Amino acid sequence: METPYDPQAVETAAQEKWARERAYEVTEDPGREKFYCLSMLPYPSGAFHMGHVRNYTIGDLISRYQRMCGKNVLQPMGWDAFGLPAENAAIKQNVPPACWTYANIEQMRGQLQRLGYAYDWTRELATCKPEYYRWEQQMFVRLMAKGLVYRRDATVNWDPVDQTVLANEQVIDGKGWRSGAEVELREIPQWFLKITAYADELLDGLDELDGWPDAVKTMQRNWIGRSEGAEFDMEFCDPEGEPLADGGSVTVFTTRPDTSFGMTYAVLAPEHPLVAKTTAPERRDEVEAFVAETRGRSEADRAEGHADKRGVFTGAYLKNPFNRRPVPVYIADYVLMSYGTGAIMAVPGQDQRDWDFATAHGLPIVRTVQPPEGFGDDEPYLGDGPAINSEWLDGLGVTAAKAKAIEWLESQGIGRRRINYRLRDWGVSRQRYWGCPIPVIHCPECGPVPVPEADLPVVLPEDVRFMGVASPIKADPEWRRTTCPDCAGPAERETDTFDTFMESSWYYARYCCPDAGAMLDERANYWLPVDQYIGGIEHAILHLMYFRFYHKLMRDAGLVRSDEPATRLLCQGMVVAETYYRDADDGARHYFNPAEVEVERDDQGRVCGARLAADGEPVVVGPIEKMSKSKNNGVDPQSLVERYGADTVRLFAVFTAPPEQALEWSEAGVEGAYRFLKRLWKYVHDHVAAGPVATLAPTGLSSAQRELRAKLHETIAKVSDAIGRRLHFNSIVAAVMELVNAIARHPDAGEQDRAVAQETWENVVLMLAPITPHVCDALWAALGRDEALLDHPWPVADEAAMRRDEVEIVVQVNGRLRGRIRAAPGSERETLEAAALAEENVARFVAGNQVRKIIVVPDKLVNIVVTG
RNA sequence: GCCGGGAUGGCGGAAUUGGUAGACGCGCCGGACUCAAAAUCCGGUUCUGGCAACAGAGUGAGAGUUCAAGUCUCUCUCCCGGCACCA
Repeated sequence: METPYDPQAVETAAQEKWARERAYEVTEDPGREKFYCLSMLPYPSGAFHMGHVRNYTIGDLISRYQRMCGKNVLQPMGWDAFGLPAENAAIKQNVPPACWTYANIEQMRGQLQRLGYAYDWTRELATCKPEYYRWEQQMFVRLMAKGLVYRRDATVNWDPVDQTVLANEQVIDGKGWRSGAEVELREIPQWFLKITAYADELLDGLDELDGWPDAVKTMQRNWIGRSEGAEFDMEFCDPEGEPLADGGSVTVFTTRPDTSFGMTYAVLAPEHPLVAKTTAPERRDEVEAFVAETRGRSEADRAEGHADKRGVFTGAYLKNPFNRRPVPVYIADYVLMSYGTGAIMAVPGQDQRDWDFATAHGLPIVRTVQPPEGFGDDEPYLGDGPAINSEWLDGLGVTAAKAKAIEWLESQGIGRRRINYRLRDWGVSRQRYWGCPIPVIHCPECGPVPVPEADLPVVLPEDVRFMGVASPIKADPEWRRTTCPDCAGPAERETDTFDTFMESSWYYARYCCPDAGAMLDERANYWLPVDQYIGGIEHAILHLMYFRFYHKLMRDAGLVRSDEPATRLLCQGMVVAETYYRDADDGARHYFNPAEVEVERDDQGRVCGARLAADGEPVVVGPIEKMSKSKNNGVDPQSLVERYGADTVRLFAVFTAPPEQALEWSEAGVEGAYRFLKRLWKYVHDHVAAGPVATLAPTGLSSAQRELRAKLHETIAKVSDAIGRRLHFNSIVAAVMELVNAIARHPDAGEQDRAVAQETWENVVLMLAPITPHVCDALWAALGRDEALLDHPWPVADEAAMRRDEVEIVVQVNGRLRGRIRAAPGSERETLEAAALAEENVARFVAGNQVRKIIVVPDKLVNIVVTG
């Protein structure tokens, strides 16, 4: 009587063994090829969810596979521990953010360990610990010294009732999340990292990242938004074009210098510093009113109704240097101070926005590129064509005209070639408490001064009480008070903290040397770059851009030698589930968890309704959506692990969908995975129970035995490719299931039958080991193998075993499948043609027709082309 | 609007280089076991016609290239994601 599959017992035993053997602790070994496999570190929210399971199972299976391939594999785990939710929880539950965070870490670590991930826990880090963030502070003061950090005013959300700055997530429909007060925009000084200094390198580096998804690279390219053009100066003048006594000039940026002769007006951003100076006295009231109104609106808000091009005339004029004519100067909110020079020349004939504005404000339109025949008069022409109305540019195409215009600007000394980026510098100041303190001291005499390296870290006090919403360190004069490192006079600490993206920008490097007495040491160069990074697509832009940027900062600080932090990136899809709800009479919608609902099907198996298990009454079947609290369609992995075991949950997460696609939750799917493991367990134990196994004699096998061996080795080839190259993990499982189905139908009685079965079961276990490591560990031992499964070499397909006595060849007539024949592999073309024509059904379709041509694909297919 | 990715049975998906469409799983149908249910096992399951052999249709729509198209080309529809007044 065999033991039934008991996942809890199997998994406990395996995990205890791994812990005892310290099976996942690694050190640098220059003699071995390394593999650094990294999953994005979680925020310790306390809620371990299916998205985590999916992410970490993918990372774990890649790690385990690479280890079986003989690599020295590093797979670490840690906690992105700073952040706003801890503060929100602190305010609600009156517990310090640090306590809440550490308690969550404890809980989530236990849940991760229960899933059996092969992490080297000795390298675990939490980003909220001073021994971690002190290096980030050191890097910041060094960047200050290098001129890569600066301070300027930036807009924040201000809650006038709570008297505090709110994060974007705390603003709901323009109102403060707690006070409900209308949020105001305020300008306060904040710190910036000059990511724009690396814009070109960040852009060009994408071309080398062959292992990154195109979607991510495209998003980053668009985000960097490099555009080439020119900037040039224009003099203020009077309405006749005569110079002004104290005129001055303004610089504009354009990507179309070739169209400059078509400039019919110019526009300054409302915040442009020259607006006040150059506005004509009689226009002042109107201009000031417009500026004031614009100031109260965010950039997003301004973009909202961009169809109506709002703006006013300033009464000033600028002289177009190309044709020496004056053009009126407007201010309009479609021109942004934060891009280019905050001033543009407007060429409505060749630009949609300028066209819209000119049309709305009755300004003239001059075309400078000849549109093709039939092009309407009611829109700007953006395409290529010969220049017109442009004096010495006439007749040139766009590219040539651009080059000539820039050459001319340079020869006149009034303009130059210029590249602009949409990418903005990275604002790293947050007016929150639970973050890394920005290591700066504000001295009334010396201004902002970096904290000397010897005084680092600036430690964030963890034992705090929240009085209202404001940051406890902002509220505490004692913490702020200090002396100026330069003049020794009284001074105050910066009370802003870093954006939490700062911590997640370098954690991957710290894992390599978690105890280093510097930010990093030489061990980082052994492990880096990361060979496989796995995480959600939602990080495609921000995190993955900052992470690349920071790596370059560390490289330029001499800490790492590579140019990019990660060579391969896999973005896994969301975990989604069906939603179920009822609408109450008052319109409120109440969602029910999938676990509380019973789905009804018609006799075809189609879902036709659902009822709440508790009351038997129907509920509405809603759309399939990302698992979330608000839709109550989340499933707790912990309860699944308790019911089915970690291997089942891991198998489900890998099998149900390819990694980059959405994974649809299904209880039945989990049961299917569980059923498979139970069958596997039973098959292997039945095989073992049948007694000793003879040595395999590959040359003396029956054709059925050879057939099964061929299937096995084909599966090994397929699975190796799917796991190592294509990352199609769901196909691995399908292929192994197919093999298991084949061997289950195979007799397990004769000596060589049992030898083939033994070989097959051992390889099934090896191939599934990365995905379901616990059950495989037990089955490996049951099969009589006493060496460690973890380090057993990944199986290699045996070419000789794959050779079959006979192959099935498909016969088509005019491309339509009409029959099948069997032949020895490598059969001659003539043999196959004859056999194909002799096949009964094929002959029916060929009869009475003339054979024109016969296509033969060796060992696969014969296509007979006939006419008649 | 621009950029990127998709669309295959009742459902999730497979088909790697243009060569048997629907592997594998779920669901459903039928059967075995059972007093019964659950679990388990066996068989069937793209649609249409046919007892069957088999035939016809079929990978969002339409055209094209090819002996052969889910796969390549063009046009279109819809869906998902990102960006969105960036001069």
